[in-house]
This record gives sequence, C-alpha cells and structure tokens, in this order.
Amino acid sequence: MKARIARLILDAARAAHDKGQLPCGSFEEVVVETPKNEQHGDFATNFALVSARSQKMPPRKIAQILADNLEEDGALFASVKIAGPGFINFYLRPEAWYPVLEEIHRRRLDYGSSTFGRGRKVQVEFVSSNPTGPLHVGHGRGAAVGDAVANLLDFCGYDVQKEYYINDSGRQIQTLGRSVWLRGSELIGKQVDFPEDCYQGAYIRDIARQLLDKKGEQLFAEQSREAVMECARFATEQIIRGIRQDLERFKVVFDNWFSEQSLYDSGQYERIISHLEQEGLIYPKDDALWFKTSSFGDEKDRVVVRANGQPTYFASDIAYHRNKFERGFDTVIDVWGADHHGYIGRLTAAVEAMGYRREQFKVILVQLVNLLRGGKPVAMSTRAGEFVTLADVIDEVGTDAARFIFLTRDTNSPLDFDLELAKQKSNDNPVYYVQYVHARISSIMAKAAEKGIDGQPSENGNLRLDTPEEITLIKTLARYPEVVELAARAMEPHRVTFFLMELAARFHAYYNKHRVLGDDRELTLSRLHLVEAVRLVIQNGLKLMGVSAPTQM
RNA sequence: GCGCCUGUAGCUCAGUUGGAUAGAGCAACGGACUUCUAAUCCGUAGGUCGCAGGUUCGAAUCCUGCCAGGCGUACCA
Repeated sequence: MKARIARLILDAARAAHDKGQLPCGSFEEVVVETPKNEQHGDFATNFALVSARSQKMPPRKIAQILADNLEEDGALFASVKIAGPGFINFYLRPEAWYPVLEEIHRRRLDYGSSTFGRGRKVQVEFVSSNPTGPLHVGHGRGAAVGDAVANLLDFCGYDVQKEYYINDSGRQIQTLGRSVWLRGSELIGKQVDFPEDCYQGAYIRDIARQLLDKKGEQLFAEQSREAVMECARFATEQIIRGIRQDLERFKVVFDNWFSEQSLYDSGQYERIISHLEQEGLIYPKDDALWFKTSSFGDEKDRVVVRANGQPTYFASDIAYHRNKFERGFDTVIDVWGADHHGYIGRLTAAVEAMGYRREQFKVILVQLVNLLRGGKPVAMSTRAGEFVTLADVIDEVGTDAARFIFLTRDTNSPLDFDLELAKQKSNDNPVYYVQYVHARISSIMAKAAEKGIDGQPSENGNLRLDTPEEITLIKTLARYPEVVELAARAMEPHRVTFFLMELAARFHAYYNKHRVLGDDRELTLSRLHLVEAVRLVIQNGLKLMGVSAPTQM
C-alpha cells in the first residue's frame, strides 16, 4: 500500500514538473509512513518538506501542487489533505482495506513472510552455555531471543541454521572433572577438603553417584589424570543431555551442536593458527603468541596461546568463527550475555583479519535478567551453587509465559522477571492477554460451526465492515508484515510481541462492543471473516515467538 | 581512566530509525457480565523525554560536553 501511494506521488511530481509547476526534475526519495496520530490520516508523506530545498519553494505550496496533480480514480482515497508544515495526509476509503483480509486468508501462517533474505545462509548461535552446570534464567532469555531471531530471519527468506557451541575443552572442563572426582571419593568414604574453585552445586554429587554406580569404586580410589578425564567426559555428557532436555521443554531445537574439542581433534585449530602465523597476523612475544587485533580496530593485541602452551578461549573462537564462514554462512550472528561485550572488539577484529567483512559478524547482546518473587529479588549465587534453573522456571510458570516475557523487552535493557507475576493470569501478564484473543476467537468459530454458519462472505457480495473498531482492526493487521520485516532487520523480536499486545487490545475492545454472531447472516459472515484473520495473525506472531496459541483457556 | 549499555508518567516499559498534540500496562478513582470465555472492556487523572549546548523547516531520536546507574576493561570463560 505504501509503495503504491509513493508511486502515485512520484507520478504527480513528474506530471507537475512537465507542466512547469515544479522547477527541479530530480526528486528526493518518497517516504510514506503511517502517522501515529489517526487524525493525520492513514498514510502521510513528508515529501513536500524534504523537497523544499531542491525546489526552492515553501513546502505547503509544493504539497498543494502535488495534491492537484494526483491521478487517482477515487477507489482508494476518501480524501487527501495538506496539513501542518507541509505534510500530505491520505485518508483511505474503508473498502480499500478489505484486500488485506483476503491476503491473510489466502496466505494464512505465511502472511507477513517475505523474501528479502534471498536465501542467504545465516547462522544464529545462542545459549552455548558451558557444560559445567544446568541452564539458569539468564540462559532462558538468550534462548528465547536467539530462537525468535532465527525464526524471524527464516520467515524473511534467509536460510537459517541454529547452532549451540559446546565449550567442552579447556580449563573449566578439567575443573568439572576434578569436582566430580572429589565428590565421588567423598561418596566412597574418603575425607575430602572440597576446594572453593570447584563447582559447588548439588548436581555434581548426583553425577558422581551415577558414575560410581556405573564404574565402581576403583575409579575414585586414586586421583589420576585419566580418572579425572573420565569424570570430565561423563559429566559433560550428562550435563549436555540435561541442557538439551531443558531446551526441548523450552521449545528450542538446535540444528547443530558444535563441539569446541572437535576443532582440536580434527586439526582445524592447528591449521588455522599456522596459516595466520604465515600471514603475519600472529606473532610471538613474552613466550606467548599474540594476535594483531589492534590493527583491526581492537584496543590492543590479544594472546592466543599462553606462555604455558595452552590456547586461550579466544584462540578457539578464532578457529570456530573461521570454521563458520568456511561452512558457507554469509552472516554469522552470536547471541551473548552482556557481560561478554568486551569480547566483541577482538572477535570482530579477528573476523576482519581473516578476510571477512565486519558486517558479516553480528553480536546480539542480551542484558541481565533480575529474578524476582513478588517484587523481591531472588538471591542467586553460581559460586555457592544456589541458583534458580531454567527448568525450575519452566516448572513454575510454564514455557509460554517465560518465553513471552523474555521477549517483552529490548535486549539492550535489563529485564525483571517476577515469578509471581509470570504465574498470574491477569492483565499484568501479557502472555495470557494475547493468548486469550486466540481462545476467544476459536470459541466463536466453534459456536459458529455449531450453528451451521460457514461460507465466504464474498459469495454474497461485499464485506460489511464499517464500524471504527473494525477498520482499526484491519489497519492493525495490515501493519503486521512491516513489523515482522523491521523486527528481522533490526533483530529485535520484542517488536513483534508489542505488536501482538496492541492487536490483542484492539480485538478485546472490538469484542466487548460488537457481537460477531447475530441474526444478520451477511453481517455475521463478514465479521467471522475479520475475526478469523485476527486469529491467524495472532497465531502467526505467537509461532514466531515460539509461544503456543491455545484454542481454550 | 577508557569502552559498551541504560536514563521517557508514582512503578514497569514502548516509541515505525529525524516528523505533526510523546504512547501503553500497572498502581488510584468511577463504571460495564440473563447474549460469542470478565484471563475482558469503557472513562478520569498523570510529562522540563537525566542536564546543557549544537546540527535544521522539525530532535525523545543525530553530534559534543557533563550527571547518575549497570556491565566490562586477564596469558578467566
């Protein structure tokens, strides 16, 4: 619709120029937008204002000339007005909106999808929590955001892969193995002084017990490199299995689980590092190996291999991201907790140093989640092993509520997650507010079917939708594709949840004011047509956010 | 010190990438269920968009400088 109006304006400008009414023949880009204030029409353009300079004319005068030259058959506009400093406001006839409903009914859950991604390969990597303990609430937010962003990009025509990166190498895995081994030897009756730097959580003891049952006491008889390694391997497997289960309950399914260790086992790490050394991007200093990140915008150079010969986490990440691009991804998106933001500079530098454009690597930073219960902070200490896990949250408030709430905030803002509020089935809780729309409409459809009402309103002629609430609803539905595209481009899923809340509010208002099922068959069919379109868009949007659309509540 | 994020109604937050009179929800007050689900709706009230400059027809939005809070600033991850 916007494109159509923009074309009409451009045609008008050309016509005016040909008649000599406008001096300048090269025109600015025509931008058509929907004003926030409904009194300013359904669409508006600032074209006259931005053209004032090149045309050397007052904006209102340009606007008038354009309006006079507008070629339109009267089917679209009820009126065209010039307002304020020189805006041109377009008021559409109600019927002009009806094709939106047809499109929704035709495309159903595809409505709003697009092809601007042109099939380009994109990878979204998210959660990627260390396999040293269960997922907690913060990971839940990352999971919800990453999954929704991936869904949005897929919906907009990208070829998307969701990946989980398993940090199954390095020091923290050694620590994990040691923690399990120590707990195991406790279980067989040894006196153990459990160190502070080991993982304190109760799950470590559970894993030790399982391993003890499986392998017997001799594993814990004497601490050896092999014994600790075996503990580490077993624990990692167990924890990953748990993480995978939690994520499945949270309705997040990854296309690929990528092991950090595999980079070393396959020799990819060695290959990439020596390649970078040959290119002079890596150099030795103070017994360590350094990457020249400072030549690519980072504050300083960074260590990739420590003086003791151990590669840093950064070294793995260089190899890992190289590997991603070698797999053919055009763009690589990482979803990180905001506390990792200091890392962006060096990894971006590394990506650029390896010959890729910096725009091909994007990081979505997700700010902290503050867990509350009834307004009071819930104490969380990973060190002491006291934290509320994602599984606990799912048990208590459910996947739908948790996911939706995680997506009700810009990722740049910290999020207060109140467990009490998330459980409440009231207006305070936006999930139910939106889902309720779907349930209500489903109920109407069921009732209509019961009464034997079915059929297309268009069979009997035109739609009869002309109350202000109905027109407003259709206009809102019309905005959905634009919202989705914007959300995908900006990688900001919260735009969709806010849209859904707005659509829900408009529907509830309509529902309270007008009856869908009535004695007038033609009117009833028209309204069913509208209401079904609303239901489809709600279902559509909730699906992108990974939230279910219940038919009953 | 430097870097990133944030600052909008009493509270929690949106704000279509520079547009017109800055919007929701909660909390407060007053109303609406014999009719498709009251997990809903309608109404009233609430603002120096952190502060000060600048850019221009036009700024919550862009630039500069301050102020406040969070996070980061490892040969940790």
